[in-house]
Amino acid sequence: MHLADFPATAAAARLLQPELAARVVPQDEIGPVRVVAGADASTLRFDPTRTVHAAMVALDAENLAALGEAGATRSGGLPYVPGLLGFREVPPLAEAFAKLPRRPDLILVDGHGLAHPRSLGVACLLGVTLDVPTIGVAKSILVGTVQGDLPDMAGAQAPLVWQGRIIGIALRTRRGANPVYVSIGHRVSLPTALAWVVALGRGRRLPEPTRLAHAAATRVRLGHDPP
DNA sequence: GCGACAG
DNA sequence: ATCTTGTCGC
Repeated sequence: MHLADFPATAAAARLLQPELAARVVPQDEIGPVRVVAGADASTLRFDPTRTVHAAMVALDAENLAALGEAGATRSGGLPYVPGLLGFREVPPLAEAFAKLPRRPDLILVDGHGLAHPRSLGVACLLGVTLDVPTIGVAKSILVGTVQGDLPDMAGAQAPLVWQGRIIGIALRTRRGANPVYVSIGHRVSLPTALAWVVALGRGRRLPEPTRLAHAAATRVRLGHDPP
């Protein structure tokens, strides 16, 4: 799947999902992780031009030291449609990825991976497109329900189930805060994905890579089209 | 037909 | 996703 072949309409995107979902590798095919990145996008509330500002930040996986960041802006893509987020955000994200000074060994994406109705969340699509290991970290549920209880204490976790399958893990990263939902993106198993999200936490709700990427994406937007 | 619906 | 001040709580 090359960027130039990305669908221009929601209908075309839907048709492509099964074939792209089949390319997702839901197991550990990942080497040593020295550089980890966070990926996110920022958009305007109402925007007929459908402009998406994306950002990726690279960090040292050991000490979380900043290694660099990059941003990209694209207009005229798809509007936001639940289930098709990847087709909207991956083009600018891939562009930002290409500008990074360091190549990430793993990317944490803001949004779901396999916890998606057709197993192709934005984390999966980005991973398959770049052929880089990815993990999905979402702030709310797209499909499925949390099975069992999720105690109000940091570290608590419970499976996210859909159609009788465990598609992700609800993880309370911080006491008193809503959980985040972790799922496989590409070339990473669920246990490994969960371990990384826990390891990259900083006592705040979102893991550091994703948190920084969110701030970076906002800066890209404000810098591109100053209010 | 009605409700749900990542960002 | 974004618009926004104060306010409650550790």
